[in-house]
Amino acid sequence: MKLQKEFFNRSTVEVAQDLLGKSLVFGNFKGLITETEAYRGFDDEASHAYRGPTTRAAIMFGEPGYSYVYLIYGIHHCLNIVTETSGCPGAVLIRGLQLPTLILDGPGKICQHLGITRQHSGINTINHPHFYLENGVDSFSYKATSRIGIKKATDKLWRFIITT
DNA sequence: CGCAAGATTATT
DNA sequence: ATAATCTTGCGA
Repeated sequence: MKLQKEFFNRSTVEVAQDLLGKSLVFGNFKGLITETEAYRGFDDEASHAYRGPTTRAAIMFGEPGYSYVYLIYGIHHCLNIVTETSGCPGAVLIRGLQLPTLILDGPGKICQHLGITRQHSGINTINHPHFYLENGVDSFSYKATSRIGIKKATDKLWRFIITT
Protein backbone atom coordinates (compact mmCIF):
# COMPACT_ATOMS: atom_id res chain seq x y z
CA MET A 1 0.00 0.00 0.00
CA LYS A 2 1.69 3.16 -1.23
CA LEU A 3 1.50 6.21 1.02
CA GLN A 4 -0.74 8.92 -0.43
CA LYS A 5 -0.57 12.70 -0.42
CA GLU A 6 -2.81 12.95 2.66
CA PHE A 7 -0.15 11.13 4.69
CA PHE A 8 2.43 13.86 4.06
CA ASN A 9 -0.04 16.74 4.16
CA ARG A 10 0.08 16.97 7.96
CA SER A 11 2.23 18.37 10.73
CA THR A 12 5.89 17.68 9.94
CA VAL A 13 6.60 16.24 13.38
CA GLU A 14 3.63 13.86 13.10
CA VAL A 15 4.73 12.66 9.66
CA ALA A 16 8.26 12.11 10.96
CA GLN A 17 6.95 9.85 13.72
CA ASP A 18 4.57 7.99 11.39
CA LEU A 19 7.30 7.39 8.80
CA LEU A 20 9.08 5.14 11.29
CA GLY A 21 8.43 1.51 10.36
CA LYS A 22 7.33 2.50 6.85
CA SER A 23 9.01 1.08 3.78
CA LEU A 24 11.11 3.09 1.31
CA VAL A 25 11.20 1.81 -2.26
CA PHE A 26 13.88 3.12 -4.62
CA GLY A 27 14.54 1.18 -7.80
CA ASN A 28 15.49 -2.36 -6.78
CA PHE A 29 15.99 -1.35 -3.15
CA LYS A 30 13.37 -1.62 -0.43
CA GLY A 31 13.96 -1.05 3.27
CA LEU A 32 12.32 -0.10 6.54
CA ILE A 33 12.78 3.41 7.84
CA THR A 34 14.33 3.21 11.30
CA GLU A 35 15.30 6.81 11.97
CA THR A 36 13.89 10.20 10.94
CA GLU A 37 14.20 13.87 11.78
CA ALA A 38 11.62 16.64 11.38
CA TYR A 39 12.55 20.00 9.87
CA ARG A 40 10.04 22.83 9.71
CA GLY A 41 10.34 26.37 8.48
CA PHE A 42 9.64 29.58 10.35
CA ASP A 43 10.12 28.50 13.97
CA ASP A 44 12.99 26.08 13.30
CA GLU A 45 16.34 27.83 13.04
CA ALA A 46 18.07 24.64 11.92
CA SER A 47 15.80 24.24 8.89
CA HIS A 48 16.92 25.25 5.41
CA ALA A 49 13.52 26.88 4.96
CA TYR A 50 13.93 29.16 7.98
CA ARG A 51 15.14 32.11 5.87
CA GLY A 52 12.35 31.76 3.35
CA PRO A 53 11.97 30.03 -0.03
CA THR A 54 15.57 30.24 -1.22
CA THR A 55 16.78 28.32 -4.26
CA ARG A 56 17.76 25.27 -2.25
CA ALA A 57 14.80 25.15 0.12
CA ALA A 58 12.08 26.05 -2.40
CA ILE A 59 10.99 22.41 -2.60
CA MET A 60 10.11 22.44 1.10
CA PHE A 61 7.51 25.12 0.36
CA GLY A 62 5.93 23.05 -2.39
CA GLU A 63 3.65 20.04 -2.54
CA PRO A 64 3.82 17.29 0.12
CA GLY A 65 5.13 13.87 -0.89
CA TYR A 66 7.96 15.28 -3.00
CA SER A 67 11.58 14.32 -2.49
CA TYR A 68 14.19 16.86 -1.42
CA VAL A 69 17.84 15.89 -1.83
CA TYR A 70 20.66 18.26 -0.90
CA LEU A 71 24.43 18.06 -0.65
CA ILE A 72 26.02 18.73 2.73
CA TYR A 73 29.68 19.54 3.41
CA GLY A 74 30.25 19.06 -0.31
CA ILE A 75 30.47 15.33 0.28
CA HIS A 76 27.25 13.71 1.38
CA HIS A 77 23.73 13.60 -0.03
CA CYS A 78 20.72 13.63 2.28
CA LEU A 79 17.22 12.43 1.42
CA ASN A 80 14.14 14.27 2.67
CA ILE A 81 10.42 13.93 2.04
CA VAL A 82 8.46 17.19 1.83
CA THR A 83 5.55 17.59 4.25
CA GLU A 84 2.78 20.11 4.96
CA THR A 85 0.58 21.68 2.34
CA SER A 86 1.89 23.92 -0.45
CA GLY A 87 3.14 27.21 0.99
CA CYS A 88 3.99 25.73 4.40
CA PRO A 89 7.65 24.66 4.57
CA GLY A 90 8.48 21.30 6.10
CA ALA A 91 10.42 18.11 5.38
CA VAL A 92 11.40 14.85 7.05
CA LEU A 93 15.03 13.73 6.84
CA ILE A 94 15.50 9.98 6.40
CA ARG A 95 18.44 9.13 8.66
CA GLY A 96 18.22 5.34 9.03
CA LEU A 97 17.19 2.52 6.69
CA GLN A 98 16.98 -1.24 7.33
CA LEU A 99 17.55 -3.30 4.16
CA PRO A 100 17.12 -7.11 4.09
CA THR A 101 20.90 -7.50 3.89
CA LEU A 102 22.34 -4.55 5.77
CA ILE A 103 21.56 -1.57 7.98
CA LEU A 104 22.25 1.93 6.74
CA ASP A 105 22.69 4.43 9.55
CA GLY A 106 23.26 8.00 8.47
CA PRO A 107 21.64 9.93 5.61
CA GLY A 108 24.90 10.04 3.67
CA LYS A 109 25.24 6.26 3.65
CA ILE A 110 21.67 5.78 2.48
CA CYS A 111 22.10 8.02 -0.55
CA GLN A 112 25.47 6.51 -1.33
CA HIS A 113 24.18 2.93 -1.35
CA LEU A 114 20.92 3.65 -3.16
CA GLY A 115 22.62 5.95 -5.64
CA ILE A 116 20.52 8.99 -4.73
CA THR A 117 21.84 12.36 -5.92
CA ARG A 118 20.40 15.82 -6.45
CA GLN A 119 19.00 14.51 -9.73
CA HIS A 120 16.43 12.76 -7.56
CA SER A 121 15.38 15.97 -5.86
CA GLY A 122 11.94 17.37 -6.61
CA ILE A 123 10.42 14.02 -7.54
CA ASN A 124 6.77 13.33 -6.75
CA THR A 125 7.01 10.06 -4.80
CA ILE A 126 3.22 9.62 -4.87
CA ASN A 127 3.13 9.13 -8.64
CA HIS A 128 6.60 7.72 -9.27
CA PRO A 129 6.68 3.97 -10.14
CA HIS A 130 10.10 3.20 -8.59
CA PHE A 131 10.59 5.85 -5.91
CA TYR A 132 7.93 5.95 -3.20
CA LEU A 133 6.99 4.98 0.35
CA GLU A 134 4.59 2.28 1.51
CA ASN A 135 3.25 0.78 4.72
CA GLY A 136 5.59 -1.42 6.72
CA VAL A 137 5.29 -2.79 10.24
CA ASP A 138 2.29 -1.67 12.27
CA SER A 139 3.52 -1.72 15.85
CA PHE A 140 6.91 -0.88 17.30
CA SER A 141 8.41 1.31 19.97
CA TYR A 142 10.50 4.40 19.37
CA LYS A 143 12.08 7.27 21.23
CA ALA A 144 12.64 10.97 20.56
CA THR A 145 15.97 12.74 20.99
CA SER A 146 17.57 16.02 19.97
CA ARG A 147 18.76 16.25 16.38
CA ILE A 148 22.31 15.56 15.28
CA GLY A 149 24.93 17.71 13.61
CA ILE A 150 23.27 21.09 14.09
CA LYS A 151 24.09 23.92 16.46
CA LYS A 152 20.75 25.69 16.47
CA ALA A 153 17.39 24.73 17.94
CA THR A 154 18.95 21.74 19.67
CA ASP A 155 16.26 21.88 22.34
CA LYS A 156 13.67 20.46 19.97
CA LEU A 157 13.29 16.67 20.30
CA TRP A 158 12.48 16.05 16.64
CA ARG A 159 14.69 13.05 15.99
CA PHE A 160 12.85 9.72 16.13
CA ILE A 161 14.48 6.28 16.37
CA ILE A 162 12.93 2.80 16.35
CA THR A 163 14.04 0.97 19.46
CA THR A 164 12.77 -2.48 18.30
C1' DC B 1 32.10 38.55 -7.23
C1' DG B 2 34.13 36.86 -2.83
C1' DC B 3 33.62 34.83 1.78
C1' DA B 4 31.82 32.15 5.72
C1' DA B 5 29.15 28.24 7.31
C1' DG B 6 26.87 23.74 7.15
C1' DA B 7 20.48 18.69 8.55
C1' DT B 8 27.77 14.31 7.89
C1' DT B 9 31.15 10.75 7.89
C1' DA B 10 35.60 8.58 8.49
C1' DT B 11 39.73 8.92 10.84
C1' DT B 12 43.01 9.99 14.91
C1' DA C 1 37.68 15.63 18.72
C1' DT C 2 38.77 16.97 13.95
C1' DA C 3 39.60 17.21 8.92
C1' DA C 4 37.60 16.69 4.34
C1' DT C 5 35.12 19.33 0.65
C1' DC C 6 31.68 22.16 -2.34
C1' DT C 7 27.21 24.26 -2.50
C1' DT C 8 24.35 27.77 -0.73
C1' DG C 9 23.45 32.21 1.25
C1' DC C 10 24.68 36.84 2.21
C1' DG C 11 27.43 41.01 1.86
C1' DA C 12 29.98 44.41 -1.18
